[in-house]
Amino acid sequence: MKLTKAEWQIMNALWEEHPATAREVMDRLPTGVKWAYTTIKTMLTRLVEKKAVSETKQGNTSVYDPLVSQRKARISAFRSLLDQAFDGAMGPLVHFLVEEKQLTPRQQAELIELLQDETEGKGETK
Amino acid sequence: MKLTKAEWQIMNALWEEHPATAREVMDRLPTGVKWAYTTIKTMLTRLVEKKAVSETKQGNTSVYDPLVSQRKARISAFRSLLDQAFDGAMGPLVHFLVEEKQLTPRQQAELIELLQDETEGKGETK
DNA sequence: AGTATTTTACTACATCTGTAGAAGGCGCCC
DNA sequence: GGGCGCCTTCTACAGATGTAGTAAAATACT
Repeated sequence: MKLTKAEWQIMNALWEEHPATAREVMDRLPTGVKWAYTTIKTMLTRLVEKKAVSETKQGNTSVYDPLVSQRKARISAFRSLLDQAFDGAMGPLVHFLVEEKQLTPRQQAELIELLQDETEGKGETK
Repeated sequence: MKLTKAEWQIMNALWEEHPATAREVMDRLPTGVKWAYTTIKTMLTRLVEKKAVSETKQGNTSVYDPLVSQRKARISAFRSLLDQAFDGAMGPLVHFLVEEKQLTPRQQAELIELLQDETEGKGETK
């Protein structure tokens, strides 16, 4: 389930709260994204065709729901990046993350904390 | 510098060893990718237009060199993924990595260690 | 009811992507 | 000096993407 950049915007708005109408989606787009109402409709229609969201009529108006979970979409996007840009392996990515400290010290600290929290309880290290 | 999937294939081959001719690139594509020679040429031409690679004539034949480093390309791709799919923040990504067990415990430990090393040296030149 | 507003279904259209075929030029072989 | 194989430049073309405009139908407002 490959989503394009624009589709991610829409999906992000949908995941945030759903079901939602086209107008609601529109209102929840990141400030800065200024699409015509019909553009949103077009996107939603295409997403429906792709089976990424469902459309249900509520009287005359359509309400949409994600059919693809954010989790699945993330996994898919992540895998693509890995395959395309990091030889399909975690190793190079981890290396990259650290080497290219794209992270502020603050982010690094946060990351460490998160990792430690997550690892905790995750059970016996082999 | 946004690269498409197909372009990544070409660039990966080029980064592997360069300068290289179109035919060399072709030979170094992942087994399974079976493009016509002219397809590769077209890609390379487009990459030249995009200023992602340079083209130099060697007699009648063109030899290509990356103008964009793999590092830069990776940073860009990584940032895009982050922005699109992870709210632009490392937090959600790390959470995802751990949750989805995309990281082996070993890699988690590694990441923590590397991050700690980085953080320690941050104020002082180590 | 008559008007204003919203929503929908269609259509449009320029770019970008993936994939390549055609035709012409150059060096080498016999 | 005609062919063979390789390289080049041009052109093509369908499908995906980004971004909307129009017109007509449904709903709401006064």
